[in-house]
Amino acid sequence: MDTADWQIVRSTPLFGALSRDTAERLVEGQGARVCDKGVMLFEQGAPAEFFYVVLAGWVKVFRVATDGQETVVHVFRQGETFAEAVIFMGGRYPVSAETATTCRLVRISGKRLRDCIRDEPEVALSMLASTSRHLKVLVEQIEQMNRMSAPQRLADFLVQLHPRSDGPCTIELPFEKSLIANRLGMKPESLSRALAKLRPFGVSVLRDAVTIEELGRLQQFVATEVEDGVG
Amino acid sequence: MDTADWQIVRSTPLFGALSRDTAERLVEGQGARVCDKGVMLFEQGAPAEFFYVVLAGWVKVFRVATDGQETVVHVFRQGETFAEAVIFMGGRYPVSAETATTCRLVRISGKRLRDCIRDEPEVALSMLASTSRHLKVLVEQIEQMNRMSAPQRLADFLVQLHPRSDGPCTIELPFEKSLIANRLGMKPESLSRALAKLRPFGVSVLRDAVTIEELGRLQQFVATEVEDGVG
DNA sequence: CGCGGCGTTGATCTCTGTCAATACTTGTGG
DNA sequence: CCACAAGTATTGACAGAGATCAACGCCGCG
Repeated sequence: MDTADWQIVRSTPLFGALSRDTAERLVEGQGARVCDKGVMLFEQGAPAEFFYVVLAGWVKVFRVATDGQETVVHVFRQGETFAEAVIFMGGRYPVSAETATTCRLVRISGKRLRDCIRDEPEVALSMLASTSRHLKVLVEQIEQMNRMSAPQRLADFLVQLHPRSDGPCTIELPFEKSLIANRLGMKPESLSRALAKLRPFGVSVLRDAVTIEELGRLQQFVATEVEDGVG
Repeated sequence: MDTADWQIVRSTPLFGALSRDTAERLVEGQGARVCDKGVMLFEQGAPAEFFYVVLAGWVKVFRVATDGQETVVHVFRQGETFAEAVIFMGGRYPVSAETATTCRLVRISGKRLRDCIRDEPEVALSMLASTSRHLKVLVEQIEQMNRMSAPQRLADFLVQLHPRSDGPCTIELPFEKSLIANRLGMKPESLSRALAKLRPFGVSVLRDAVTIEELGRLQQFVATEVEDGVG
């Protein structure tokens, strides 16, 4: 784990608020691992032993129904931790996790986390902050699925991908469209059509490159009530 | 707060694992409050000062969009705590909470909770367990909304309401149908129709009383793949 | 060159939301 | 005790969004 990696770790809500010593103790001896795309990190129902920090790449976290149908709950990116809360639940992962792209990850054992908390209660506070954030994300996701149409959810997703808030930009889609579709609660066919519906709002697509003429216009579309049609 | 109340408090994941002393210290001096139906406990965006334990009744927790549209995230019941994780987030409630029925509640200040954690780190572990549980509930909710049809979600809701797992039963709907509808991510009209579609599966409704001929049959319907029609 | 995975497009169907009209409940005041 | 009003639930007709099924195009790879 080099300096850049370490900086990413320190940028997470979990590690950011900890003292340097404590943070170092948590990741001590855990080298960064590089995973190919499509590697299962853990499976729903398996004993929850580890949690993860994403240094690079994207990790999809999803639930599998009895009939095999997958529901993507979230796709984690650089600077995010995941599965850390699970360590304190029932001992089993309630979701599965798989790398959606080639990834650079740090894996930390739950035992070490628990030990750390016992020795330094401040760690628990960081954990709580981090977990609360995840809660909020999920709540927002539920709201989004209820209120917004497929094109709106897609537009929101695109806007979120880009740090800047207005002007034109070109975005490289970070992972497969079918995964984006699932993450947004729709089928791949609907994603295609949603992209088409965004064309009038200055969005054009070529392969994985999405060009947005004016981010502000897209944001406005996201905020649009259902009142007026999409065209 | 009488003995029965205290037992309910101790039945929550948050208080259950704590020592008697610590648990008592947390709720010390906080009498049970009785609220009418329709009382706002806190509003989205307000500074997060308190969290709650439900001793009796039901509390709806929801998000309000800029256009006023409400999305019910969860409806909490006896023996559940809510908003405890929020205390550690950004200082503001990300959701609103309102009593859905007449309620008996305990309100506990975040400051006291933080003090307790500082003095007794074990509290943090209970908090994490409790928060993780909430996370899991939300994840399951997202999955449910993606995978299941309106009638299936309703059937699942009914089954969850009843402790027993099979045989016949009659359930009193715990709160308004319009709230159930929102909680299940549908409109009241759809709820009516969903109830009608469950009739062939041995479900009949009179006022607020839902009679189920055979719980097992309903559960089976919930698990049913989309393959065969609803009839 | 042909194969396989992924994405797009088109036709169709189903479910749910919307709008509107009608019951049913409850509470109020005469 | 009844009449009326307000809130809540049901029902019907209709429209639109998204799912499904199927066909095709695109691209990378052996």
